[in-house]
Amino acid sequence: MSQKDLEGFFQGFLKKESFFINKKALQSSYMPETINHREKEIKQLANILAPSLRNDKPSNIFLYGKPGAGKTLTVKHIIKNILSVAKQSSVNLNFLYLNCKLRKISDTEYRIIAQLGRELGRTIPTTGLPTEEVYKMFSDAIENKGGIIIFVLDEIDQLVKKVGDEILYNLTRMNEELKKTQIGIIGISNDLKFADNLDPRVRSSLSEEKISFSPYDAIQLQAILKERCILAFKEGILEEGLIEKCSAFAASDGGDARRCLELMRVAGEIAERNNEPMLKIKHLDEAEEKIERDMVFETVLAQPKQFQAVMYSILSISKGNSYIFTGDVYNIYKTLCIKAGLRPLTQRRLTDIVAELDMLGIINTKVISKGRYGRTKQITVSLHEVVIDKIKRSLEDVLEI
DNA sequence: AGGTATTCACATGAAACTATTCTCTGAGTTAGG
DNA sequence: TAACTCAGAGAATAGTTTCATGTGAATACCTGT
Repeated sequence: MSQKDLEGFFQGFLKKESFFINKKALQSSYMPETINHREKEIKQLANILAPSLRNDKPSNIFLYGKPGAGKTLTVKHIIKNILSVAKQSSVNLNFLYLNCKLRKISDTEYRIIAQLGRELGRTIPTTGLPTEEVYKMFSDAIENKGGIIIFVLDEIDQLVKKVGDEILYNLTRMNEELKKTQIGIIGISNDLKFADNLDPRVRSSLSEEKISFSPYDAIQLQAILKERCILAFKEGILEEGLIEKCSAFAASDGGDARRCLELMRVAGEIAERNNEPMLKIKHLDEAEEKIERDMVFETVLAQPKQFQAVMYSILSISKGNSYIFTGDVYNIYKTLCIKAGLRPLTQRRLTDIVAELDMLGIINTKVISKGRYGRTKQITVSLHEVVIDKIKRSLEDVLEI
């Protein structure tokens, strides 16, 4: 492209009318003014939290429901409102929101406590101190703050999975030692069965109150989507039936509103880039594929080399036949390591890596028994042939083979 | 034929080990009075 | 003498290895008919 062409391109881009008025309305961080279809939950939550305005410690709350059911949004909405009231009547009420899914922060008990402490305005070194010391600093910080502090632990199941429930026990017990401050906990979890395998003491004190969020049904999704689309898109751009299709699709996939909105946004971006006059249903299909592809690409390339080597091994034998077993993968992997100059890991470690790849949603695994011929993990890769090839090629680059 | 025992090829768990990162401490060093 | 520096001690984590134990069902092996 010559310089003139490029300039022309940008000129054209500027002149071209965008599909979007406000793309933010379709992003998951968007906070609408009012939240629909969650009235019951909002009311419940508000009822439980209200006493905190009179300086009484509210019950600990446990929220659970599938992803994209509006849990986080609802909580944030309520926090916003209750805080503004608290401010007006100068009540000392504080919320601390922590998303436990973000690595780096939540891999260990130490880090979480340190992070919470930092949010309270303490400087706590990332390592070097005994955990007990950090606890001390933390409770000190709390005591200094006074009033009521409520910790919102989003994706709390991830936290427990990684560091165990001891930290929750300590948090719930902390009130006994605090004089000026009371703390409450709001736990948010995607995993419905999560509470079952908690320490009974923690379970009972954490879930003094429970609120469950049922997934949105197709009609609710449709309403939400429509509402956001009006904000996000220009008028008359959406093809007839598009919103219905999108929401029906998301509803059949677990009622995840976040994904539903993302699908719409990406479809819009695709259509816009292709200079299409309208946003059509076929763009939804493209968007779905793109979202998946991007997700896989991103996660795979963000993994350490050993993971990538394992991934490459799996991909290279996944062609055509659908069943791959751990033993096969390990053999391929070993020769691959020699070629790529990596130190081969043990098979034990490989099974863990495979399990982690499964967790990331890049591959699917299932433990099966082949009777006399042993027990193994059946690995399937449910990706498009084209996508597999692309990933393989970029992995070859990264691994230098 | 029907029932039981074996056996395979890993899965799954626990513990221990290694390398690395980070802060803190205190001895040694330096500069100024 | 106070301030500064810097190596080494401690604490903690990530990523593994080692050792030990578990497991589902296709087969091999009996048993009695």
